[in-house]
Amino acid sequence: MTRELKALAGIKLFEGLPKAQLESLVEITLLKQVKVGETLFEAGQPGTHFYAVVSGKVRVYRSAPSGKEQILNVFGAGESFAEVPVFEGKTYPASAQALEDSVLVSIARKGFVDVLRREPELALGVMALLSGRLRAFVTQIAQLSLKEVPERLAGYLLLLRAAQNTDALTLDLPKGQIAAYLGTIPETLSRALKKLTDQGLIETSGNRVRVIDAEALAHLAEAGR
Amino acid sequence: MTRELKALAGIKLFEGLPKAQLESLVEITLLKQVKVGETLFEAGQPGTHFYAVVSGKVRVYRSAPSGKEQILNVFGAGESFAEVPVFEGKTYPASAQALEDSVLVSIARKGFVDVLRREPELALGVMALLSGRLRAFVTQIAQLSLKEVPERLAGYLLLLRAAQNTDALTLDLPKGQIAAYLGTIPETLSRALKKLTDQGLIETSGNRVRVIDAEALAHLAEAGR
DNA sequence: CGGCTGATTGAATCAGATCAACTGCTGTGG
DNA sequence: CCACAGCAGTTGATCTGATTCAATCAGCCG
Repeated sequence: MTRELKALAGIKLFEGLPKAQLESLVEITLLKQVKVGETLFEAGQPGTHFYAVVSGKVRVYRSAPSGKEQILNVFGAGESFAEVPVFEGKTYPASAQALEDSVLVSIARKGFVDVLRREPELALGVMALLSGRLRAFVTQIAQLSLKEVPERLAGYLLLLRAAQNTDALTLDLPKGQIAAYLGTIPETLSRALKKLTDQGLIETSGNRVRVIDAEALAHLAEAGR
Repeated sequence: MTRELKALAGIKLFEGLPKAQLESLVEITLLKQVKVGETLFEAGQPGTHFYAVVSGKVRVYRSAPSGKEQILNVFGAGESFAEVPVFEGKTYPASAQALEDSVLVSIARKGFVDVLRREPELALGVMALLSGRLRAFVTQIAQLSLKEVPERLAGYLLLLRAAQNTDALTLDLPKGQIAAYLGTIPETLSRALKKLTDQGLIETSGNRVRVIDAEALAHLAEAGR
């Protein structure tokens, strides 16, 4: 089994794909190693490939000329991203950068569409993936325009809690990156954490956060005021 | 030709679909009349159908308990929406309401997936549609978190200008709705319009806006500060 | 032991939301 | 036909959450 094949087999999107199809994907696949901080592509560049993470972590973001950045997604092992230009043949709508040393596969737009035509189940998987991402964006848009920072933070912590299935959370990103994801800056995030701590909803130390009052957090996260 | 078939034939997504498939869609299609202000579905409800606009106009939005609303999309004749739950079998991520008296078709989730399995080209069309919507959301998220209201407004006006292909724009929505789309409130939109007017970039009267300095508008819209 | 990066804290400023009053338009009913 | 209710939009005054700027601190690596 080639390294490429093994890498493709680990991608969630390709679960259950017949081996023959996986092998035809190998032909249009490239393994790629990147170091922390390395940029994969930038918003506006023509999008010829999409990517999947074999190991490591990648963030997808948009930046303003001022330097401020808004994180749209963070992808870890098994997840794919930058599918959008595959179906439109246009540019990447956002930029991508490695948050850790990572191994990625890049898959060429053109060949992938052919596989999709032959594999309706894969196509349905792609549609489900895109739909899930739309759902997440809807939530993110609503949070950005309807809620204040402590409320967004509460929502984020609850998400983490669900993912890690414990009240003793480990922040999966540096705080500056979490701030960028929440649409704010590190100073404001710091103050929001303090505020939640003062209210007795959480306790923090370093990149550890303990959820004390999940009930109240949920109430905050729901509240539009 | 039944009324349903005629309605389906007018939907962009179904362009080029073989007549046989269109007819199989008719079986799972319902024509629906709604009046201004009528709600089609609300965020959180189980999503069993998706919709397309035959005539009229529909807005998709999220609301905060405070009453403030963020518009995500406005759909007109030929456009379909609420596809997300089709592929996830979950709830609607947002609410939908008629902005005008409208005629819609609703198509059942289940049967539609079967047609997708048989029609790879339709499936590719759906993927392209979802991708386009993701791209738009990425832009919207970036605007909300990275730009101030006059900058977002400039971007919106340029979009209108491109769509209407003239400098003498007609606002397609009441100003209050435009405010909700831009993630703000009518008072702030009013002041933003005044600001652009004072700077000599536009002239306004009622729901008419004349673009005076498109160059400067574009520069503003790009600027993150 | 420096020196860097990430994080925190404080003070000043600002954009936008809120609250309230007012205008103008439209459509309805006396 | 006019009066008035009602809604959309505007304008002004105030308030507040967030950003900005600046200084300090903690941890980590060389």
